[in-house]
Amino acid sequence: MNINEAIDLLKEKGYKTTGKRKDILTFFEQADGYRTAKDLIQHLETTYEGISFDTVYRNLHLYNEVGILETTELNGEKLFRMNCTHHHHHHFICKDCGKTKEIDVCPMEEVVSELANYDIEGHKFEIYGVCPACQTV
Amino acid sequence: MNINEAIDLLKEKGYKTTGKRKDILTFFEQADGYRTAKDLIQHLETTYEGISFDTVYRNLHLYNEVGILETTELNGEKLFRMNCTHHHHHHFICKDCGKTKEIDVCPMEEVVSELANYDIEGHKFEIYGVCPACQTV
DNA sequence: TATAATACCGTAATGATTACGATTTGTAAA
DNA sequence: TTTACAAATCGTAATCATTACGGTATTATA
Repeated sequence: MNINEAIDLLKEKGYKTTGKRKDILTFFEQADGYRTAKDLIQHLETTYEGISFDTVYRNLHLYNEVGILETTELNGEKLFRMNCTHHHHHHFICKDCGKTKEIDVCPMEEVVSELANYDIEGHKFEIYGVCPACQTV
Repeated sequence: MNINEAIDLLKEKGYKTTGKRKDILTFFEQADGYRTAKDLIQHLETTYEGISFDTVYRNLHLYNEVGILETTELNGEKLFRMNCTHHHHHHFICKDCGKTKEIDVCPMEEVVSELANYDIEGHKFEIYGVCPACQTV
């Protein structure tokens, strides 16, 4: 998902385009990995001093709902990143910079046989650690 | 991990045995799945009216640290369950009752080759849904 | 450009968790 | 079995992320 696709999607669904909304998209496009609401607020503060929590969280939830952002949870905080729309995959997440690496292994196929009669609604497969760029040798 | 193993482990490490500590162990043994701090507090309140948050959270963290409990995070809350010590595996987690089913598939072996030069510190593979017992037909 | 729906602000409320000084209790040595 | 002291607990306040709300401003469109 890129910025233009995201803006089109919002328009299509009848949401309005605002400067803040565009800036949030830019932030996540440049982030190239998971970021917290706090990270986003800090970024927006430089342009929009005193931006409201309401605005930030409302838009994060909206973006997640319409599929612009995907989300996970770590250390009691929600993390957001641009949605990878091309195909199903999982992520290695760097705990230092938040950047992610795509993992194309998905174990669900092997798993379903162990879960007959279970109603499966979702799954999460994530790998945590430090990416090469963040390793101080 | 059962209650006696847990108590021995605590003694071994120099921690004191108290009624509350034993009750917490009993609670998790009977729970047979993930529970929140809130669940535990509600249970303890019936015996120890006005039990302190400090006591509850301190012991949850202690138990997690020494390996009596394992933990995960869902919907902004931490969940705790008795640690499965026998071998490495993952869980299906029922979102209604919190009970878990062991999943013996672990995708990590296939993954490491995709992550040369990455420092891998941990991983999480969980499946969410509704267990057969909780499905109202 | 007028209108209405949507977005945003400023701030208060919530919910889970953490923290702290004072008090109580378990343990082991005397 | 008493004593002494470290550890555990209490009662409560503080913190942190997130959610909520009444009033105001802005965007889209007719």
